[in-house]
Amino acid sequence: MSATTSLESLPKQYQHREPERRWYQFWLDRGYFHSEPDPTRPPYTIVIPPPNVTGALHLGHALNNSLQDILIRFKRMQGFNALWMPGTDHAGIATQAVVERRLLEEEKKSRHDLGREELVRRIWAWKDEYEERILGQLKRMGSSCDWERTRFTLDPVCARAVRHTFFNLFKQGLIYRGKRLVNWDTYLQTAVSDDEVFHETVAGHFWHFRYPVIDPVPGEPTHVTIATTRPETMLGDTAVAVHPDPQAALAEAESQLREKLSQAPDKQRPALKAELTALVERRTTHLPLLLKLRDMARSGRMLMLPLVDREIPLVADEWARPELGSGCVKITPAHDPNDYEVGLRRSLPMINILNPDGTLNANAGAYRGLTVAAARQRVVADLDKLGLLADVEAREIELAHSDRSKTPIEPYLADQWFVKMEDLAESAMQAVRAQSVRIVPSRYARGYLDWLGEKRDWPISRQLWWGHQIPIWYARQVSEQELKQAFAGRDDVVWHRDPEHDQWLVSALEEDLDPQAIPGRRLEREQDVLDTWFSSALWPHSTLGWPERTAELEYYYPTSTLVTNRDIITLWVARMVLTGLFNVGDVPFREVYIHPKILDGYGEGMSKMKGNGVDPLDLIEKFGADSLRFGLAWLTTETQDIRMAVEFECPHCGKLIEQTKKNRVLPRLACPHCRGEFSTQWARKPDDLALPRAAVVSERFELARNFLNKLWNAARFTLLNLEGYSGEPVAESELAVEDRWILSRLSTVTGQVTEALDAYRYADAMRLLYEFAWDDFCSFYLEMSKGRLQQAESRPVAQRVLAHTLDVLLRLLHPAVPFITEEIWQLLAGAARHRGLAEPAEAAESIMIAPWPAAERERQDATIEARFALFQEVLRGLREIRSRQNIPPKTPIRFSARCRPETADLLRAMEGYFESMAGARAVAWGEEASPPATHAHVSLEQLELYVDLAGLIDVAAESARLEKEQARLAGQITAKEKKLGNQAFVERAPREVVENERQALAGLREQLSSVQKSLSALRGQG
RNA sequence: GGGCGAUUAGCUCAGUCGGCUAGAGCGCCACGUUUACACCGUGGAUGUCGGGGGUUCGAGUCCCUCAUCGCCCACCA
Repeated sequence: MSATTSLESLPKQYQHREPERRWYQFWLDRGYFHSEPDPTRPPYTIVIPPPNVTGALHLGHALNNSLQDILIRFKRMQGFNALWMPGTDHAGIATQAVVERRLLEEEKKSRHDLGREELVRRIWAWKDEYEERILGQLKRMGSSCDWERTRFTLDPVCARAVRHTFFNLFKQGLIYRGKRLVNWDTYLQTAVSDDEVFHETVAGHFWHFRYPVIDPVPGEPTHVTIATTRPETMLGDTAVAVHPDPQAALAEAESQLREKLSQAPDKQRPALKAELTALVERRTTHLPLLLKLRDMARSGRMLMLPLVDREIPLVADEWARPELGSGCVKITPAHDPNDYEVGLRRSLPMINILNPDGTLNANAGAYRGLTVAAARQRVVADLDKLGLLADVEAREIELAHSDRSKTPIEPYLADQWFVKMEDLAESAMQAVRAQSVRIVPSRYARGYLDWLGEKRDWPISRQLWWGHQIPIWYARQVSEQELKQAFAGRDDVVWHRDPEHDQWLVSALEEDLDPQAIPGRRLEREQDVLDTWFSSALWPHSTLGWPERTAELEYYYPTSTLVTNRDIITLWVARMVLTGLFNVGDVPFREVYIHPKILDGYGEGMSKMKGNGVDPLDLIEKFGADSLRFGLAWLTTETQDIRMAVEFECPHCGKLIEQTKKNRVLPRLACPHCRGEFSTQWARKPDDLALPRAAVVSERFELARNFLNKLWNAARFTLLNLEGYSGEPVAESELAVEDRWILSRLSTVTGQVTEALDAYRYADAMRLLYEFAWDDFCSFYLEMSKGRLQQAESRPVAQRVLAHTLDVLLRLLHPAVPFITEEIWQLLAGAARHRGLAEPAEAAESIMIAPWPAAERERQDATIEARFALFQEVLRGLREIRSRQNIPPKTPIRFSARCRPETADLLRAMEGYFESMAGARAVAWGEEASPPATHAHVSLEQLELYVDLAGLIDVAAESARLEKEQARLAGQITAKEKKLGNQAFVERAPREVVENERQALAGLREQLSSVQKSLSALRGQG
């Protein structure tokens, strides 16, 4: 690939679009992204957290993937055999939900209208579309994934890994089927896990009902009062519970409250006191009745459940808390998790009153066919008619909603599949405790351990059509003898008895079972599919070919680093660890890096639903992929989430329009600047869609864009000055002071950047590079090279150091900003093919495969760096005087500097640069330098700077400035005197610190006195 | 209810092991088209380091406490 021929034609502003396309194709063509196992080199492996094929990538993905690509490119340059394994996740519920919603919107059809096969076909079509889009987005970002290895969680290799895992777990008795209360999503008609449920506070009611006691004897209550927020569930009640020892329970509650009260802050005391009073009162208001009811429960008395006229027992159970409500609680085992436990303990019937679609079933009697909401109204009304409605309170209710469909969850008793977690969880906990898996930042290890520590069994079945179908066949009315005969000699089939139903559960390893496998019987396949996380959990080894012991698995596993966000540490990371240990016998990765979360300007998470999401492609179009990457890495600090206000960019006038909570959910908007109308992501109607769409961007990427433009122009300058460049070695003795300085800084920064990247300190790495490139390289080195480049004798060395420094800087920046660095690298190759100082060598054909720079310790020179710091300080002083005295830049000034001889020697060498960079000529250096009659004065730690202002002086400006300076110095002196006057400080602080303070005080006093002298001289003139 | 994180300039954020006058970018003010760059340069202004207490010779930094915000987990007939 040839570099642009005419350097003069390089634009003054970096144009990102064309190089991005060109160099990505170049890298692909050269096969740089591809990795093959190679025992002679160490591997460095990352598996991508596979994005869901539900939709396009958002800014969170851009962050996640930028950080991964930075690591991969960094390690590749360091000589590792770097593999970044890409792919996507089928995301069972989420994807099916999206496609179903669309089906309903566009065709008014449900999945049942289509049938399983057709729906799955449609979801595949959706998957193909979005996978392509997602992979396209990753490519636009510059991701150096090994695309030849791209996987999808439903690929045959992944399916095989799923089958093997399921089979092995099942064989070992770690997978079982059981009736459990699940979070039932009535819209999607599937169970969702606890992790897929969110709670929302809604206005609701608390209804109090009376259930009649059957045949009450005199002295007994005729009714028992219970309360509920879900009246319709009473149709499934199978008992009412009262505490077996209400007196003790009440006393216990009371003592706990007293304990709490004794420790409560004053603010909370009144409320707690009131609560306590009420509780004490219960001893007289509630206790006698509860004791009576307890006795009735013990003697097996029954209640009449109204509306369905079912006799239900009064039972004694600890779940009923005498301090709450009436002290009695209705028990609905099939629709409440706690009641379910009571049901199990007291051997109560479990009556399911719901159909999968959320309507009531035959068990609800007359209410059959009604929706939950309709049934609720009817039940309340009917009970009211019967005089059994005791009370209604308004109350805020935390209502469970499905994360997927956003509809309310109904607790529902259903047959589900589970993985026993006891031992698996323990192994995954041990891996983190023993640091076989290191979580960075380490604070996240705690949540991981706490969550696994609960060892709750993992519900893995989903009543969906999109996913890995559970490889289980039901054999009903079959003897084990028949099974043994049918599958004789096959070790790829195992079966377990289902204790709850009269049937066998048969699993097969790879091949599906023939429904006719048992003569005269029919094997029926389980319809449910597996939880998405079941296949995601296998991702690090399934993508490498497991269960085969492939060369890839042997070489790349365990992978090196997992880069992900904190939301899925439990759902995904923990499960990868335990399946990795179970299947492969080793952890899936050595380190897990948890990165920040991107929030909008209001501190809220970004999501498509809220309308505050950002498409990375919008940002890439506006700022370029490199700016996106650098900007995100710049913001990736250890503790802070990334807060980012977003704006619409008007497609007509280009102005930015602040995104508010109101305007961000509208399909169309009018630009407040130019009045032009545009559409947003919400546009659905044809006339909205016809409008130009506004990109959603953020000003926070301007910093990165400006920086890269600065880099571009530094490169332009370098390239324009390399005519006649020779790749000859540079001898140490040929180096100028500024050369040694920039090389020292370069070496220091190289070491710091390497360390920062190794520790995932992205923001630090970016800051180091930003400051070096802008402040050291551009503002000083480049400026200082201008004169040298004009002169024949100094030009060659200046060219070589310039080219070398740019070369190293580009390599340090490349992992973060791959495109612009490649563009400049190639241009530089055209002008300076051989680079390096002591031993120049031909540059690599691509920066991607160039070696990572080594920090040359012998180049680091603290003396030179200190000398430059002083030079920069003096320069700043001279510029400040020029500025405050309003002396035009082109008017030459003369200055003298009073300082110690060694300081003078140091600075005298830089005389030419004071002239070229500040237009200032030195007339005197050293201890004998004295202030001219009219002068401006700047007092520095190591020297007094006087600028001769004959004919120029602005007395008012100068004296104002000096007075301010005088006050500042006096203040500092007072503070220091106080500190040093403190006996304790002098005695107890380290000698060094005290000595430093003394010297600082002496210096300050000198500075003050010289400022005062200048001030009085000035007053003499005024 | 339990846990984690945050609170530093108008805004968004750095601040290492407790130690010189607490920094950056944006924004603001003034000046400037100087032969890489106005997506630029030079200079300037701006701080109760959330409040209170403690440890220490010394606290933005460590400890306690309160407040506010965000997130995670659990629970709420």
